[in-house]
Amino acid sequence: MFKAPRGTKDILPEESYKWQNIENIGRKIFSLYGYQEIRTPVIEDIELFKRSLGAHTEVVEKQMFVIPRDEENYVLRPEATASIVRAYLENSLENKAGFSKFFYIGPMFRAERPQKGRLRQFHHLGVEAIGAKDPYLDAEVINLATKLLLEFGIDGYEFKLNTLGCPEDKKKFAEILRKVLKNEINHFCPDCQNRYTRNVFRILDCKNEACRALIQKIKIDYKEYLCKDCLSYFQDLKNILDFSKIKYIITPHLVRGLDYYTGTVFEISHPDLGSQDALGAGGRYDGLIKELGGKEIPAIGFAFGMERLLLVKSLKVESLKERPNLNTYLITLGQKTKAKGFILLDQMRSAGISCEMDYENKSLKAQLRKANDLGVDFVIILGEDELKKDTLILKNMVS
RNA sequence: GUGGGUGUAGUUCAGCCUGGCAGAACACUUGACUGUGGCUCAAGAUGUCGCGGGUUCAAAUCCCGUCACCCACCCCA
Repeated sequence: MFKAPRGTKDILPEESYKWQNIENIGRKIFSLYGYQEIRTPVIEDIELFKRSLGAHTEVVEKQMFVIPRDEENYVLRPEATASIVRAYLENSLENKAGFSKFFYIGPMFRAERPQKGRLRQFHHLGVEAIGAKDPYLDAEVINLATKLLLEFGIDGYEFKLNTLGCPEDKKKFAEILRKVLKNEINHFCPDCQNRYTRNVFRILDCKNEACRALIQKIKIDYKEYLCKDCLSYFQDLKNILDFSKIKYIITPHLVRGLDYYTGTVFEISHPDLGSQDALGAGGRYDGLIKELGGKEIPAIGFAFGMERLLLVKSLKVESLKERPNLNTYLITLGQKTKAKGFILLDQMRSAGISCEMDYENKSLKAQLRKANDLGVDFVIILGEDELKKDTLILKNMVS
């Protein structure tokens, strides 16, 4: 027997109904906030992700699905932001549309070892706002993320907020971190010792208890690495969030694993998720458009993991039980009645009445049981007697 | 890439420790005055015990290998 490839899942009708509802809620809210849908290809040039995510990130080095073809290397997209920036530039949207707000829903691919909340094909639902840098825009994006959670019925999450500063600040921060950690690094776990040279920010994020304790001791003073503009920008954002009564937790140790993030970053985590506890995350990427060959254009975005939303117990989107039931089940008994029933079935449907009939030649009793399982309101019985008298029986299943 | 756990009916699982006829519940089929559902009762069908090898008179059970899934590390949404 064939099996779905490792880390992929079939979404069967019962669950599919839930997915549609999540997507519908998303579309409704995105539209309220003025975001328009963008659909980009699932395959992209491998270089796009090397340039945007960073050639030395885990995602690019180890998790890409590479498709060699026609002497070129395509990859299944591991995320959407790079594709959307590519589309923005390729279609000259900075000239045609200027500041643009996009939303997207679709599958992403990373060749990881599957576990709870982590698949090789997973689905993102997210937004990108390209062409403006204003703390109010950051606040809108954050507000949009929390609005979605509210609409999904998800509570009990944590909203973590931090700033990485502008690209120059990031560099400075990395230097400071290395300096502070230099004499201590031998006390950290082997992973962290690796991170020291590779991605020093991640040491702040280590789950190892010993490392955490050491990190707690390190006092990180924003003023040491953030420039004045970044500091006041972040302060403005916090003021706006406070004023709008949006709750957040300042998390100085929150760093992102992808190279393109700058400035405002955030992550939404939830205890229902297990080890992979990020429900969604995002932030500014003010240097990415230029990195991909455009002008210096600022941008911000975030994405939720659909599979992770579905892991939250408080999620209250309708499931199959609340689906609109089939209205009528048509029972026929014997081949002659079936012919007439088939015409009747079409007439019912043309009149907008959902209706089904039996194709398994079951007994009357079995057909009624089927009708009951389907939860129909009415059953039409068309048997030999009815056929002779040119009549039929309409049975109200509820009363 | 590294570690731990689990693979038995359509589904959820028991049985494994201590080897001896393959089990339960739910679901399914049929029947209970011939053509009337739900509730109840009765009867019935359903298996490569993940796969391969070994030990044994005898293996779902013990041993070795292998594959798959789940969880965790790493990394990320």
